[in-house]
Amino acid sequence: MGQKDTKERLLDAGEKCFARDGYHCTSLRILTKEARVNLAAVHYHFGSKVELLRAVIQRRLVPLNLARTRRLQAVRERARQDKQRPDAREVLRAFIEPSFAFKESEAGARDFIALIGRSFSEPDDTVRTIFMQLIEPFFHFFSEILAESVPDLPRDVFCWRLHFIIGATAHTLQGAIGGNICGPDEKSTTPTGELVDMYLAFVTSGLKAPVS
Amino acid sequence: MGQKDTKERLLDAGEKCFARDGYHCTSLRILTKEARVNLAAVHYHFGSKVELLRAVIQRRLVPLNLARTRRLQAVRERARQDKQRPDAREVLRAFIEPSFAFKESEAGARDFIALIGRSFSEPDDTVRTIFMQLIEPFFHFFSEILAESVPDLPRDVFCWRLHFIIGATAHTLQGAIGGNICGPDEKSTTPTGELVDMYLAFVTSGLKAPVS
DNA sequence: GTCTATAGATTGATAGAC
DNA sequence: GTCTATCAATCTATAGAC
Repeated sequence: MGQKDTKERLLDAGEKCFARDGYHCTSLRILTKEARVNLAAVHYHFGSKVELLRAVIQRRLVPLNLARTRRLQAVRERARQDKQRPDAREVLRAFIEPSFAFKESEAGARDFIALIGRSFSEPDDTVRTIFMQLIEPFFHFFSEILAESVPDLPRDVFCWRLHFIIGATAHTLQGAIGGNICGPDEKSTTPTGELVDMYLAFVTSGLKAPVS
Repeated sequence: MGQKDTKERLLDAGEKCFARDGYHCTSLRILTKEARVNLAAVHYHFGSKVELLRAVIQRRLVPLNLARTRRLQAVRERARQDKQRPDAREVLRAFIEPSFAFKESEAGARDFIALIGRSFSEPDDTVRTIFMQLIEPFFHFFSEILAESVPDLPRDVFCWRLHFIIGATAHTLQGAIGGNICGPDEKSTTPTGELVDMYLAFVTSGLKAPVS
C-alpha cells in the first residue's frame, strides 16, 4: 500500500475541512478535491455528507474519551485510597491533557481537536446533535467527578462554573482565532506543557473561587 | 406609523435569524419571510446579504461599545483619583454588565447579544471579519485597562488568561446551548444579577490565579 | 470501487413592470 | 419602494457505464 485508501482519505479530508471551514461551508466538491477522490465516493462509502461527519467525529472521539475515562478513574481510585475527595486540578487535568497529547500525536488529530473545540459551542443543530450524542456519556462521568471535588459548591453555582469552563476550553481547543487582541506572536509560541499549566491554573482557580 | 418600516424589520429579522441559525444557514427567503417583506427588499435597502449582516451588527454594537467605554473610563478615573491600579473585577464588570443590561432592555437586543457571543468564537471568515473590525478599537482599550489591573502578570500569561475569559464570555452570552450537562432547569432560572456575580467571581479569580 | 453526467432543489442576486 | 419572475451558480445526491 503506502497509499491510504479512499475511505480513510475522506475521513482525513473531512476533519480538515470541517474544522477549518465548518460543516455547512464545506462542499463535497471541495472535500473530495482535498482528498483527491471522486465526488461520488462520499455517498458510496458513507451514504451522505452528514454520515461522513458522524464517522469523522466517531473515529477519534471514541478512543479519546476512552483515554480520558481511564485517567478519571485513576484519579478517583487514588482519592479513594487516600480517603480524600478527588483533587479538582487533577480531574481537570485528566480531562484536558489527553486532548493536547492527542493533538501532537498526528497531523490530522490537530484538525480533529479544533473540530471538537468548535463543536462544544456549535449552534448548528446537525453538528451539535451528533457531537453531543457521542460526548454525553463521558461528559456525565466527568462532571460527576468534578462535582465531587468541590462538595461545598451549591449545585447551580457548580453548573454555571462548569459552563464557564466549557467556554474557555472550547475556545482554547479551537486554536488561536477570533478576539486575539494580544497578537498571534505572544500566544502561538507557547509550548503545550505551559499552556496546559496556564489553563489549569485559570479554570481551577475559577472553579474554587469564593461564593459571594 | 405604529408599523416599523421595511429597513428596520429587515434588521430585526436579521439579528433574530443570524443569531438562531448562523449567517450561512439563513437564506434570504427565510429572513424576508420572517420580516414579512419582499425578497428583493434586502438588495434594495442593503445591496447584499453580507451588507445586511454588517448593518445588523453595527446598529447595536456601536452604542453598546460606547456604553462600555464610558464605564471603563469611569473605572480608570476613579482609580486615578484614589492613586491606585484599576480593580480587575470592576474592569470586567464594566465589560459585561452593559451586555446583560442591553439584553434585558428589548426583545431584539437579546438576539443581538447571542449573535455577539457567537461572533467571538466564529470561525467563518465573513462574520468574523466584520465583527472584529467593529469590536477591535473598543477591545484594545478594554484589554489595556485590564492589563493595568494585574501589573505583575507576565504578558504572555495575561494574553492567555484574556483568551480564556473571552471563551467563557462568548459561551455565556450565546445563551444556554451545547454541553449543558446540568440540565436547563438549574441554569435558566438564574436572575441576571446573580449570573453577573457568578461570572465575575469566576473570571476574576482565574485572572488573578497564582502563576506557577 | 471508481468514474461521468446529470437530476432536482436551493441559493444570492437582478431586471423590469407598477 | 415594492412586487413578480427569473437567471446563473451552487449544492447534495443518484443513475448507470466501465
